[in-house]
Amino acid sequence: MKTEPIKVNLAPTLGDVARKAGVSTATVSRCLNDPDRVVAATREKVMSAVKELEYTPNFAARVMAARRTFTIGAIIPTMDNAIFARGLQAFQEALHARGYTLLVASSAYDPAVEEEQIRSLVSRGADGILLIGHDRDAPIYEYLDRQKVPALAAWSFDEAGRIPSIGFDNRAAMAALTREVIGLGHRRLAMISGISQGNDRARGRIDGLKDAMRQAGLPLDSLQVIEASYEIDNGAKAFETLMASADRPTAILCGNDVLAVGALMTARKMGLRVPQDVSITGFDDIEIARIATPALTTVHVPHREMGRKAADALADIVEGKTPDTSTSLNTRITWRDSLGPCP
Amino acid sequence: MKTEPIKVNLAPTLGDVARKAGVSTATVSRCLNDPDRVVAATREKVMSAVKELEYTPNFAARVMAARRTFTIGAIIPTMDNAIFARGLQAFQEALHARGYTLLVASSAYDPAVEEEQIRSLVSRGADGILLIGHDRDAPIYEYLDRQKVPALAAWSFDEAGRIPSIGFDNRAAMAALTREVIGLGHRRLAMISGISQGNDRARGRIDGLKDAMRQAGLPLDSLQVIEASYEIDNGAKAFETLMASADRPTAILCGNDVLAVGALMTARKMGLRVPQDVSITGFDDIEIARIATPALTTVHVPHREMGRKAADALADIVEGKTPDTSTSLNTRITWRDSLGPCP
DNA sequence: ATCCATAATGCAAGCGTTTACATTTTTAGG
DNA sequence: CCTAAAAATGTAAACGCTTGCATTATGGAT
Repeated sequence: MKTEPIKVNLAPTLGDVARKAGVSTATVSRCLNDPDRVVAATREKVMSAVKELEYTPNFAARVMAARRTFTIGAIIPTMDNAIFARGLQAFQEALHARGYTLLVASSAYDPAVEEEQIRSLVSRGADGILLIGHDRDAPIYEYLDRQKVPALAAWSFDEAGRIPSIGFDNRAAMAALTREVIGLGHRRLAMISGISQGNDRARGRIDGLKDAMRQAGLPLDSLQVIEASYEIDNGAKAFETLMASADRPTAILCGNDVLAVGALMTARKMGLRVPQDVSITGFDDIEIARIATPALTTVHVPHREMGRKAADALADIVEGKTPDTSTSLNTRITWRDSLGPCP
Repeated sequence: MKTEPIKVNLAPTLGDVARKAGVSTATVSRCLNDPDRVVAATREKVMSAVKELEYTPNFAARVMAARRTFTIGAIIPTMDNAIFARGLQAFQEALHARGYTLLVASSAYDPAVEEEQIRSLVSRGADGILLIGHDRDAPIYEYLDRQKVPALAAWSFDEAGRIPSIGFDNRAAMAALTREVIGLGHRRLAMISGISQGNDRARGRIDGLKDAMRQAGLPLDSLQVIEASYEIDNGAKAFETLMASADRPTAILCGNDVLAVGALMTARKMGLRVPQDVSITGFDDIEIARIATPALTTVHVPHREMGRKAADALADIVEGKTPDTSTSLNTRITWRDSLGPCP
């Protein structure tokens, strides 16, 4: 007589459920994954066994057998910036609605870390990966290709990119804002940009500014662009530097709202009135833009919509539903109080 | 003669590496997981095979065999609130340093969703789970117990809780702030609180306010507490309501900074000077507190530190290193400009 | 040289699912 | 009722890795 080994204290398995319900493991599996394939009476027996044992399927085992994880990975620079937090929140909600789970990692704007995270996500069997922007070394894309893991770039739109993208045209958006600034009579512009190295979005915004200036016939050689990582205090410092220069700019365009708020706060501290003495603009239109005093004129980016659409697009790609096409979202200028006519 | 089945286009496996390096799969596995157990010459052969094939271990298979995932799950109400985003960022960094990956889910403050997420994380084999606060039904804790998945509660400190926690005493912190407010001569207080239902932190803050009032001999019956979910506009609306009441409060304590900022903005819109006409305080000390005008007097909570410590504590528990003990962090009042003497 | 302790490696049994394929049961047409 | 087709269920082979145990190689000590 064979004796069953005594199991103690271990999570119940498919086999346990099967035994309790008096069916085979295959039937239990089908009950869980494709209930229609099993007759109602059996299904009920099985389901009550599941309930009774409080059975939870073992995810790893399921992945191994089914070779699908229903997991999507996302690697963002940092959750600290509201734009990513917000977009990601929408991304995860939309993903959840489609039955996927989100695996998040952050790279701290470091390409090496990002690469490591990508490998980790692949090894965890992510069905697809969301990346921010297009700026990364070719071998990474080749790796993704070989591993057959589809990726989508967000927060940036580039039809010529290695992977499909969903986002907006940073360059055009900044150019549009700059044209407004110039239209208000400003001639001496300056920019406080994010670090452009390895960041196509930051670069696009700088280029957009230059495009508009060129188009308006303004000289670029005296244009000051200070690059600083996205922190309020860096925006503050950059603003001071700019204001200390020989011929002060009358309008300062910032690479994002965080930098702009830093500039705004310093302006007040220096006794400069915004926009009477200097105009300051932001980019992103996150909450702090309307909180700041004066409220920030900025470029509105539909973060939530982007997150949502990114989720659908990536899920579609994973499920083989769409040709990998890029989509571009519209931005618009949110007019508030920090931009005024040239003094 | 046996012919090997032809593999095409599939990710390389341990076996492939083993064959290429001319060793057994066991050796390859050891090379990867415990390099010291294999002699240098062999290790090099193996490693170069790994490199050449661009081998990435299959995570699911590893989990199945090793019965450890090195994954920690976290379920937060929302990433939209900076306090969670920030704490989580620190949490994930610290986790990464210890070799764990973070799996995030958000519950949108909905207990049912949270429960579902917990089950999902367990099924994915999370080695441990980070939860926010203590407020949830007993069966969930029992489930976690049975599944032997350790959990840690953050953002809230309660030694009597079902699971160990790391956080701060919301009640005491709010009481301390309230005492300061009362010390400035305010007698008619009001509170704009988060939704207290299912949220021990929000409740703690309300209780703290009451504690301090009672202690100062102020009557509680006329105290107005408006509950609203954590959004700027809700803070704004609640403020209006409060100001429309018969005897206006002179100080409004808010359940968090977001609500407070909403109040602040409305105050300005209504032509009320803060703090000359009304005082307003926040809680959390997130970035918007210093951005707002006037800058917000608020309770500073060490979010990053909490995230970091939570990671270490949870990893320790998972690795069986510590008795599951709760730890309490200190908060302090950050004095800025929105709180002044009673008019 | 020989022997033995020890280090290095190999063998093979799982881990808990899914899913072709085989088998049994049900259903419906005659 | 019988029979064939269809539906339901069962059987067992993967999936790719780790790890206890067995086997082989290494290097002193004698």
